[in-house]
Amino acid sequence: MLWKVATFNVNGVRARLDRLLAWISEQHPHVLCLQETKCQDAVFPRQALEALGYEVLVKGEKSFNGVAVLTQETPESVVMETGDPLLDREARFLAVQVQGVWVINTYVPQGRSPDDPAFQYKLDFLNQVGRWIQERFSPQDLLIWTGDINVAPEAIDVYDPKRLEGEVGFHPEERAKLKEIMAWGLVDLLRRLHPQAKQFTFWDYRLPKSFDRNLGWRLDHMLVTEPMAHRCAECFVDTGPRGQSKPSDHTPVVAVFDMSSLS
Amino acid sequence: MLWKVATFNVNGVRARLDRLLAWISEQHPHVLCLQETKCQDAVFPRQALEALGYEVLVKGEKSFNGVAVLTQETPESVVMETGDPLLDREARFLAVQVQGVWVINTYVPQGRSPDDPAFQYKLDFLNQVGRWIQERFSPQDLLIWTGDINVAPEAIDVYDPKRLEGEVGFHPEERAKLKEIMAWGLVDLLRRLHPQAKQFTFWDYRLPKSFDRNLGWRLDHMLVTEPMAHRCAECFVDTGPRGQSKPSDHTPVVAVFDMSSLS
DNA sequence: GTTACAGGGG
DNA sequence: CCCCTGTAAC
Repeated sequence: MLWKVATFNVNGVRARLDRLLAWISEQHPHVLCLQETKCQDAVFPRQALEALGYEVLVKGEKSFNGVAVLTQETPESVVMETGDPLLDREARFLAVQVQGVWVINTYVPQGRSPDDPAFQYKLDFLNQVGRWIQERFSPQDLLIWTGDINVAPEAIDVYDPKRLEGEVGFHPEERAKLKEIMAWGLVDLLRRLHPQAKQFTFWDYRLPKSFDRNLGWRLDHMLVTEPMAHRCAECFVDTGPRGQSKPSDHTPVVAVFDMSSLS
Repeated sequence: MLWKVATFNVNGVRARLDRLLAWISEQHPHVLCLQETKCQDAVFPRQALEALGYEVLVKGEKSFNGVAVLTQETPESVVMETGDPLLDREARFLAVQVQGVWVINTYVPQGRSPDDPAFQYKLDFLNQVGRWIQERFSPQDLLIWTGDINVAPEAIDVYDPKRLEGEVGFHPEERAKLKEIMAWGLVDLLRRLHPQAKQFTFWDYRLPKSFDRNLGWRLDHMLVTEPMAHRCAECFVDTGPRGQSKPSDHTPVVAVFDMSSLS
């Protein structure tokens, strides 16, 4: 059975609903993780997504952040609150177990600037996501940590590594922290499958023509345990949505797993 | 020569530009009077309209009101300021002489409520428009007073005259004032041509499904001298724009004149 | 640039 | 309901 999981930072789910629905109708992921829904649960466009055959799990707040997980199959488990005050402080973390696989959807704090308290919050948040995973799972479990991780792991993952070195999203402390967490047993799926590909997932609105000039960052990831990596049939960035009118500044990452294959 | 004049309260020319351009491309009026452009002259989308072959005359202010006149032919005369402080106080009055015809474009104050000072301002504004016309022209001149006049002249011009009697836009003082001004020699062109037609030009956003249920008002007019009325080939409300997505709350009124016919 | 919000206005 | 003006955040 081929099983498709995707992540998409929509930058406002209400403002982007028509393009989100169109994209879902193209790709029909079994599981779709959304970030930056930017609305309270009461005004989340739940119905429109349910009409496409999804169960809709939302964790929103007013104006900022907000994550959601859409699943074609009913999850076996749902984690709305981790119990960790840092992870639960804003609407940035939502985990489900579906079809036997744990899917952890995060919207990692952007960090503002390396000298801002928000940067330490980002490092702490990453650290606590790592701890949360490592305390509950083993690297042999079927697990995907996905979402807007807001860290470009390597020089190849930003449009100008020399110029951007040290900026939020490409700061050595973030990269080290991410690497440290992944050393436990998480594979950067896109990079594993496409070792040399410049595949960005984010292009800043504020940089003129950033998408046309491909001045992007790879900030959205599929970080998976080896058993999931072995089952992966493909992993790709779909740049389609970013090229359309009034796009999100991010574009989706999609992974397809063959869940009938041997581990 | 058939000569088409139109009026359209666009409710924000920048927010409505694509639909405005589409409508112009359908109707190609020789003269188009706009109201509620809601922007300063520096940010008025002049180029897009010039690209359609129009000379663009704007009188805007920040955020509110704002009138413009687009002409295919260069006007012989332009009146940007009347010299009357009441008429010039906000961006509500713009007059041009084009193809020998005087076209006076007004966005008459809405009036807020009959007990609000804005209501007296509305009555005074109407009065001064009348005075301005009568001091400069004779009923034998070629003249059109058009725009969002914000008065429904008769019971047939509102969706529920009993319920709306006395409300702004259908208050006896406004109707009397408009009638008094028109008695000088102005013809309500749409009513002259279609004596029984319920032809609304405005449907309130705030009233649920007002357009679908046709709960409208006729507030936008073509008030013309007899020589122009004699030359009129047709006059109609184009409800098309109001039915499209993200419409203005008003829809255009169009008049076609045969300027080669005898008076 | 683009979203969200609040407040004024119709 | 929809526009505009601001502000804040990314």
